[in-house]
Amino acid sequence: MSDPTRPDPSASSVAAAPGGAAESSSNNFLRAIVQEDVAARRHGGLVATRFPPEPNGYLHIGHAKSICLNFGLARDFGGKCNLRFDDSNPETEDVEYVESIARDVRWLGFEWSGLYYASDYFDALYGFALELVDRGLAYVCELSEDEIRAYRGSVTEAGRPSPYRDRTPAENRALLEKMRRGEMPDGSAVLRAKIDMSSPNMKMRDPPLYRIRHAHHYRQGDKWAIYPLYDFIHPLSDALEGITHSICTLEFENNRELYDWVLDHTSVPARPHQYEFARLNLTYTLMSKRKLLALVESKRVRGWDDPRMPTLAGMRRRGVTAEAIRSFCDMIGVARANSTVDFDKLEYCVRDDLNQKAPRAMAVQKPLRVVIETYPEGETERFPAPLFPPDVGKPGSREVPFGRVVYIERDDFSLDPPKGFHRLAPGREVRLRYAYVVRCERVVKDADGEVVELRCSHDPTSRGGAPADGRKVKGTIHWVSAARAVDGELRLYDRLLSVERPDLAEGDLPSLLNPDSLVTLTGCKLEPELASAPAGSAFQFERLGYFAVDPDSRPDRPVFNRVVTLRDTWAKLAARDAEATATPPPVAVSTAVGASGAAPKVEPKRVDAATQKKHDARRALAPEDEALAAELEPIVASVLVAQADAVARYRAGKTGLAGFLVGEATRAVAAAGKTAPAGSGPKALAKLVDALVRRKLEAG
RNA sequence: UGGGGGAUCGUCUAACGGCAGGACGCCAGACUCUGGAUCUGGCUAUCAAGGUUCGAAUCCUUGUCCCCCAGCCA
Repeated sequence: MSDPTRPDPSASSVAAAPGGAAESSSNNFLRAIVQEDVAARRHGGLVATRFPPEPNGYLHIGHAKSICLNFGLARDFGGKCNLRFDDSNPETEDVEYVESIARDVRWLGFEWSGLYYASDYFDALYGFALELVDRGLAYVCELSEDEIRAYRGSVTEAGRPSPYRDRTPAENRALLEKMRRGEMPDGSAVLRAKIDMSSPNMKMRDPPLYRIRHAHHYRQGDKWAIYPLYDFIHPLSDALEGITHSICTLEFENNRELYDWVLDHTSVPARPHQYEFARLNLTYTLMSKRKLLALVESKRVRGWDDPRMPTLAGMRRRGVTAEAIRSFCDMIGVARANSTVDFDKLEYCVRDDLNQKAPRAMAVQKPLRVVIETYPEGETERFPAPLFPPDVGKPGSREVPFGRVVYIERDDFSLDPPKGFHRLAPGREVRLRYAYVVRCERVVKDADGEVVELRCSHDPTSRGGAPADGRKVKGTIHWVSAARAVDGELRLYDRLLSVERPDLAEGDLPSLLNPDSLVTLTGCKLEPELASAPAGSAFQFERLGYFAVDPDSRPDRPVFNRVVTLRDTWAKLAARDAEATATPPPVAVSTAVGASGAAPKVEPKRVDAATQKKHDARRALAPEDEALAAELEPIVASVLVAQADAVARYRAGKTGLAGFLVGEATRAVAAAGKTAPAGSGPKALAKLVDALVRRKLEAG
């Protein structure tokens, strides 16, 4: 990988990285806009987008939506997409973030056409500022921050002009240069656009363009004492790069007027346009960089890449694949309405991808020792186990060692099995996956009454899993040979937050955190081959979930992160039963009789009587139309014959089809060259066709 | 009380003025040596009220609710 912090002049167009970011993107309003612009050859038929993160934090799943959108659009329309660091705030930005962002974008599967830094435009930007000043469109204002706020007015009251508003261009130029030379202290002045202090759009009330900050910039060093602000930088950076579609989130809607103003009043080489879409919100997930930073700094998580974090780095470490994130972004769509996506949707995408990719293995998270007394002491054998189930259809298998003593999952044994429990219990049989059917003969307890060991017998005829007599064994559980097991650490993650909608929740951040978001299990028993799996590789631990090797892992002490559990229908049923027994329903549930099979009652749309009468009158055929009706009749009839299928469905109750059939008939009539009778409006014909179609449908 | 946006199944999201569809979720069932995967069927959706129209989620009017804007952050 080349240095991600340096522009790569050789890259000229957006390409999907190996591994392919080539999902078919569903349609959305932005895609429609781009499509139309390309069709109309609006920017010479070209498309150029950009992903413009500020390097003041790590990228998260919300950014992934924007990345997929911007890079996806460019890819699909043969255009370009730049990665641009919007780094104009020297106080919060850092090269660490630049590097992580570049890494994450690549990891997600996208390659930028060009890599740029807004800070590289500072000279050009300053030139545009001078241009504005010279044209009398910007002035240096020496009001204090508080005064500026007061002068700005409020959403309901107009602002007042700054006393410095009418300085001459020459005066302003001298002052701006003085600011630039660092001869004025922080906060003593700002450069402001001269627009309209009484604009109903607060953003247009002489917005600041530059502020003085004697601060060290991570890339520009101490070259600058003044730093441009977002509303000035962004349109100009877009124009400088020849961006055609500048896509941002909804909260910038009000900034669009200013975006356009800047471009309309400077001599820019191109004319980009801004479009806004709704940012991603996810249930149980924080998406604010500020709050994520707080978690990192307060050490409530182990870093930006903590596997519980919604950051791309965290998700990657956890074992979530780039493909899963891309398909998630594709699935959630892009729109202009604020929304919050169910976390389940993300989990679905993760499982869906890992199901195809993660080889199966067996691991026991909470071991219970099982001695198979009927199995000869000292004997061992190996059972072949496929790496993937038949439905995945991938080749490969491994040999799983077996012996007289194995570990099974504590949860797979019950002294007092609930109804529907298909696992081990005293006197019951269960299949050890790929091995033998065993029966629990005795339970060994310690002094406290805790179950510490099971003594079982096995059915030697069931070698490989199927008893010779053909009897059905409902339960199959995973296990690991005690003699060959490798001890490992499993880190079980759950949602970071305990509230579904943290944006709506009250209480400070710490109180919203899920105390069980990380459960670390040690002494877990793993299939021996798992110990040597490289960091990052993912497995499905059968019946438990998908796990990925953490970078902390070492061959003598393997560490796995649980990416996501398997869907667990049994757990769901058990939880439901537990709830039912805990709180029996106070009232009998209304009987289901009559609910089954009964056609849903459809309430007709309420229309007042007069309107209905008017409609009926229109629908009735007037005597003078009968002649024309006779002409149209065969055309309508043939349409209904051609649409026999739709007619049948209409008669079966799908009355919405009437409109469709009228539409078809109207087209057929027009195609036959029939026109409205002389003296009546063009609508008369449609009205007539409608009446004919409905008459025929009802006559049916 | 200014301005800019938005409202479609529980949740996301589609639908030239012409069959309100898909996905997740949930429910029921089938299958299964993973209570996984897969398959089948199902699920009280167009914010409200008027209007225009043969026909409205879509156009018009009025209203309701939600989001954004008063950083020298982005």
